[in-house]
Amino acid sequence: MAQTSQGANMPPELGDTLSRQAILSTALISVFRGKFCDFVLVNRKAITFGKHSVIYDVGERSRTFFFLQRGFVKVGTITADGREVIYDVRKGGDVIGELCASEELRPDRAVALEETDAICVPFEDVMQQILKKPDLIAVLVDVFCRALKEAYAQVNSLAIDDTVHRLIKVLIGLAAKIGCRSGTLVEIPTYLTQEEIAQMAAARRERVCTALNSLRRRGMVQYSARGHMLLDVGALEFYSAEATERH
Amino acid sequence: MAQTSQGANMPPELGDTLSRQAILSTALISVFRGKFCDFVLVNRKAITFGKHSVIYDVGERSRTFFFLQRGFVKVGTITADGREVIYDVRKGGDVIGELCASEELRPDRAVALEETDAICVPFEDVMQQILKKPDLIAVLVDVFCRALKEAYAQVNSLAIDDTVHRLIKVLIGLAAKIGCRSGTLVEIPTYLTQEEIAQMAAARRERVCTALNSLRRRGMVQYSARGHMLLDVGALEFYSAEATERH
DNA sequence: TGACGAGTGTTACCGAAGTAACTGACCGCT
DNA sequence: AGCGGTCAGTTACTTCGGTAACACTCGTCA
Repeated sequence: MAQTSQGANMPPELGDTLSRQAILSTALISVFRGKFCDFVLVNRKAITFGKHSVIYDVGERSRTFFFLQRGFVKVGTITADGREVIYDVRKGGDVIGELCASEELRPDRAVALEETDAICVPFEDVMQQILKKPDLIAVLVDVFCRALKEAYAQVNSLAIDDTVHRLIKVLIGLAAKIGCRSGTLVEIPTYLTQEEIAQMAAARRERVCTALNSLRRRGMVQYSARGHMLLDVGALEFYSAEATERH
Repeated sequence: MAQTSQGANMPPELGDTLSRQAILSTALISVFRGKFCDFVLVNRKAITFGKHSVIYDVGERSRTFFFLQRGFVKVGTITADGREVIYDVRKGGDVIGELCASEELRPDRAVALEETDAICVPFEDVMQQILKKPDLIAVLVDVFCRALKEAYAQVNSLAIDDTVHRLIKVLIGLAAKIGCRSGTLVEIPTYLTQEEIAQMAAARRERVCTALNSLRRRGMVQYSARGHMLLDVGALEFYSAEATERH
């Protein structure tokens, strides 16, 4: 049992928790969009970044935020030995580049996963707008606070989960952040290579490949006609929680 | 060579990088202390927390920041399966509890490593003070931004380093954050069990024990009369960088 | 004083995951 | 049609690190 692709046979609280998170996050984004669009973003022109183009890179000095209008972006870094690590995936309505607030050199980089429109705003301008409209502070603090909470969740996962569970958390996170409903399933509306998924789960591509296929056999992961992933989030959450209880 | 406890035989840029970071961090803390002390903290009384007492815990609803006046605190969490993970160690002059800014339930917890004085300020009060004195925004943003940057550094380390290198990064981080100079070495002015160090490095205590002793044999780690660790930060940084270049 | 608890130090064993080295599918190009 | 590039899928080998089970050193407190 619990191997079907229906989300119906999992503890209801779990599904609730995640959907609430997703709804909150969406709510935040619209507040953000409304508020920042009206004040910071008026009269600024969006730049279009082609698929795979680097929006900003490790070591750059430009202190600018990018307000994504459309598209999907991976945020991560390249380590000293040339390996790529992905922290997060963001979409239209989110901000990227916020780490420039206290660094002179960017420690991170962002790459467009699809064609993406972004409005580029110098950090000083963001701060000035906030001084004029101080209720924007809450929004900015919230952006940082959420990112921090999620980064700590990643640390937890890396510290205690095995590859399969890390992968499942990555998939659940993708569903919550950029997924869109497609019947009873959630579709990830951009194509991610196994290599990229492996960089999010901090594992070898080969392991991710094997794990992904094992989840496919259980019906928790499928591929749409366009080659996008379709996730049974309920089943994934159930699997994730269930196996945490083994000891 | 490079096995001695002198920091003199390592590339100078490395030492510079870290010292600059540490100085910046100290500078920030004093700004922070100055500014927040004057406005947010006037007329509030510090609470004293005894060694090992829990300042706040996972799941609590109180939305309060704690401004540490004196002492040392570990910030981390307890995972679903009861294991402890430590994100950070902070000291007098730092804030803790900042994650309550966008969560109704605390995802983290803080425990005093030594007797610690902290001023407890409701999040709303913090925000109100900031509305009155908007140049405090920069300080708050900086607090979050640094925490976020460090959390991502931990993700990197977990994703690419082996146990020994993670341990070394933990030690270097401790030296920068709470260390005080003791001759050519840096002393960690509180006692940390191997178990706690293991929770910071996301490794088993046994591994940390072995690794620590191997570093001791090379003179990079010693113990003071009071049982506190003494670190040769230069040598640790050299070791860390050197072995990253192996391929 | 001796018994207990907390913490350190060490080792043999085993499993999870990284490494390397493939094959094969599916493009787009010329 | 043939070629090269990118990505998915699989497997044998090896290594790193978790597990378990110890011995040893303190300090304290009954």
